[in-house]
Amino acid sequence: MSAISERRERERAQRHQLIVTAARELAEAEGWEAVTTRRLAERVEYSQPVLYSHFTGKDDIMRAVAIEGFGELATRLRRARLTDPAPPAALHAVCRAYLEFATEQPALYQAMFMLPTDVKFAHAETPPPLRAAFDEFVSCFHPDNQRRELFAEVTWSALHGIAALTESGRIPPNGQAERLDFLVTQIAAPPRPGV
Amino acid sequence: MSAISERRERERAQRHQLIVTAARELAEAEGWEAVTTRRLAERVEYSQPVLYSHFTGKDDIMRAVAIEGFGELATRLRRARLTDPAPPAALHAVCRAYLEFATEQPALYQAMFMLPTDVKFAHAETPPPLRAAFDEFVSCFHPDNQRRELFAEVTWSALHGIAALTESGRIPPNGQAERLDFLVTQIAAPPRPGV
DNA sequence: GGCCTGATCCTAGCAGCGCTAGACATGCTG
DNA sequence: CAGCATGTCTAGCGCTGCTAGGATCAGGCC
Repeated sequence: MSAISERRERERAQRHQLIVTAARELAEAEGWEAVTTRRLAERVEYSQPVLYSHFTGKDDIMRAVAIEGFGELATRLRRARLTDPAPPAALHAVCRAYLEFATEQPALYQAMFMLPTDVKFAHAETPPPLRAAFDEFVSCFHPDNQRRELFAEVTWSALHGIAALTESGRIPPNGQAERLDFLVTQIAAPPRPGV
Repeated sequence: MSAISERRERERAQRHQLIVTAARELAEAEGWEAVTTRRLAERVEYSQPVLYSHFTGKDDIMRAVAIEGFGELATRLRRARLTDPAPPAALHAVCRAYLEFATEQPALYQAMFMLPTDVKFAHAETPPPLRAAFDEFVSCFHPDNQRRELFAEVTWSALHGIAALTESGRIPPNGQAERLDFLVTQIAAPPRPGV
């Protein structure tokens, strides 16, 4: 491997990242429907076919954006959990951080959790950052809780429901705090028969 | 209004419904990305522009499908609730019915709750069937519960999260019953501080 | 030093998309 | 029966994701 091909490989990696970043910024600014291969190519100052020498297609670019997001989400959730590590407070903090992430970067959130994807969830090929993000929810429950994976799954699902319905305008953005409080309180409540 | 124009209006209404039904069937069979105006026109045995004499565009057709779905969902939820009207059982039955609806007719569910839409939720212009469907969740909680609207909203959000993540392959389809049981148990639990 | 080879990039184009303008045929009305 | 209105179609616009083929340029070898 000569120095020349090393340089080329480095430049190639830079351009790869340039494309991902441009796609993400464009999506965040104008929505994913505005991210066309032509506009994206213009933005990175290359012709359209160059995109296809880095990615198999538009889906592949969106997948790269999503995977980048998984990493960022994992670190944000971890930071939130460690800020107040006692179980009930930790759960609340992680859930709030999740909703904030979804609200602040709606297009990124869409790529990760709403748009069709080939990324494997809960699978051997699951990207490690995604698994790490999920584990932050699991860690909010006592280690001797036999069903903590189930708890985490339902908690995540409920948060996703709130985030998705809010983002698409199906529930009003006001009152997120009340929904969050209610959800966390009920999820953390000791199960027993009641009304 | 002559008998002739009455007949024409009747035929027009039939064709309107024919288009909606064809769109729905095609979406259910091959997914919404396969529902193009050309294929839809071919299926109803008319040319493409005819669609635009009934609807303003593809979005409008999808909206018509969604509104049709809201009516069906409302009746299914109502039937489920009345089967076992005691609050905890009713909530469980309604939630199960919701998830079944989403699973059995994924494309319809997508049009209603996942794809971009102009339909107003929680608003003066909300279609009555949609409001009726939401009210079925509200009715699962005691009338003297001051926060039953909030309860219903979070319940619905959580169910939507489960349905959406399942449909897009982000959580495995196995274990829906456990998730449902856990969710309903926690939502119905009397709130109190705990872990 | 000069040619060859291989990688890199661009122009141009394909099939399909949502949507629409304008021509044409049909059938009711005065 | 003439004229009008309604309804329907063919053809086409500008856009999409994607790709084939040629031009250009740099590196390696004799």
